[in-house]
Amino acid sequence: MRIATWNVNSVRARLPRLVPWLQERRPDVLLLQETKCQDEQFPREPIEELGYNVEVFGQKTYNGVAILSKSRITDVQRGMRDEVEDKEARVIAATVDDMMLLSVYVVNGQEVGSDAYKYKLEWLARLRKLMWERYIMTEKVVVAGDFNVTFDDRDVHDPAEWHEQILCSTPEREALLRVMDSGLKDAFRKIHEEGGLYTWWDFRTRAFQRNAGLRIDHFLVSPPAYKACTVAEIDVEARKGQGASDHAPVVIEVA
DNA sequence: ATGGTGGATTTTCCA
Repeated sequence: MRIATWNVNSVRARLPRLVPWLQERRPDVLLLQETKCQDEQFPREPIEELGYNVEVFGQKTYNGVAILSKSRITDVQRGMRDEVEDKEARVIAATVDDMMLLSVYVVNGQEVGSDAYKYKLEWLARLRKLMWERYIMTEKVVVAGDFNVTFDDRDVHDPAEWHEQILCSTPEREALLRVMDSGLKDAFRKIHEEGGLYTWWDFRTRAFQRNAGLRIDHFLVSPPAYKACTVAEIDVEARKGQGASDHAPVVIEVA
């Protein structure tokens, strides 16, 4: 099964890039983040016409996640559904075939030490708890999306520039590793040991032209899915040209 | 230290 994740930075704005990408790449599943629209505004029809089932969890203006799948989507869960009130649409979970899937859009955090940063660390702790309480790691579990955290300096184009900055700070990296202590592993790193492979390039500094990127979009997968993972790639082509998102899609193949 | 670009909604917030 081919599974992709893509922070599209508005599904409505990205539709002219998303539809041809789906036609060309034909993943079995696509997990979307930053759809940036309410559920009734989601452009379901052009995606359903390509043969995809669509499950969405959105809100006005910000955030928003979705699952597209050629196979039937069951057991859809929207939000963390824990004891904390959550006004933001950042996680949708479902089952497709023998796989438990989550599309997550982790809090950005703005700046180390800010209120948003504290919220980010708390949000990651809640995601960790969710993985321990609701998932069985002897099953195939795939948690993918925009984690807004690099694992280590291989994921950073200029480690000195980004040292202890947002997306790269030690507390964020430790919180990401704690999300995985139920047994999840970084599927991309199974296939690619080398650094210099990025999934996000800042619009503001025209970072893509300089390949000044970070790897912050990840596939965290349970041991059976990790073992079955044979391919992992970043579709840098999709980041090129007019009307691209600031993130590239990441695709894995799980036997 | 600042601002650069892009999207949604609205002259500002978020990334």
